[in-house]
Amino acid sequence: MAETTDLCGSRVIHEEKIERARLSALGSHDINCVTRTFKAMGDPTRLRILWALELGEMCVCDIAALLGITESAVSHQLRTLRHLELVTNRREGTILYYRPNDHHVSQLINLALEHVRE
Amino acid sequence: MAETTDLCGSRVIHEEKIERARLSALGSHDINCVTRTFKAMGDPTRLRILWALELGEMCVCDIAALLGITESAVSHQLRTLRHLELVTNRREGTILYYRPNDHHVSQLINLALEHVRE
DNA sequence: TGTATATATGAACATATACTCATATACGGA
DNA sequence: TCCGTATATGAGTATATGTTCATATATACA
Repeated sequence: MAETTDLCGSRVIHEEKIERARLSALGSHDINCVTRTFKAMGDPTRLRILWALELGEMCVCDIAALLGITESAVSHQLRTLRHLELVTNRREGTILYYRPNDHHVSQLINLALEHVRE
Repeated sequence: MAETTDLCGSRVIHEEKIERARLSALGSHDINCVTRTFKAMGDPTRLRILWALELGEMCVCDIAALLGITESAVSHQLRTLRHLELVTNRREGTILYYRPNDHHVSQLINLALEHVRE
């Protein structure tokens, strides 16, 4: 037990654990996509936006008023959320109404809330 | 409809939507905790570590060998995950075995995977 | 007590990112 | 077509963060 082997310059103690983990590891595409999703939700402004939109669609200037930040800042963050397909929008005249893109968003936030409140 | 009011220097179009969102908004403590959790999971290295640990506990040098990065980098990331109670550990001699702290971690990752794969 | 192993930590550096400001675009109405 | 409103975008800046390198701590063993 705890026999040390050298592999590719790194110390290796439990080769079978490493092999097992290597076999089930996520591909770089999955890693990148999931990482970007979590990173997007890991910012206070974007999290507040996502949480607010769960109650119903809102336009950019209302979100800005709610959060007390500029409409430009909101628009930048909405672009990030749009590109990750976390939100989508609907145009009515000059006004764009944003809403969550799917049910995963609220599920993710509620799970994280469970975690931090336990 | 779309009547513009000025409140605290911000344009406001739908006052009732803003009020509704304000009432259900998360407190700053929740926002900070959830934000830190998502941010922690929003890094490729930490995400790979969390995913690997779901298969069973691993020590620092095995994780380093698996990911092909230094043990120091792994240790720094494990500290972050430990402080957020996303992982916990167990000592056996000089070796520390890390494992996920609760079931939320895998649930969060699997939900995010569902989102990005749809 | 001294040495080796396994991990933790602090400082420094390079990169990423959230916001601001200025400007551009899209749509509606006169 | 011209103007006003609502939103988008690009560049710049200040801050945050992930890694590396050097060093410190903790445990086992002789």
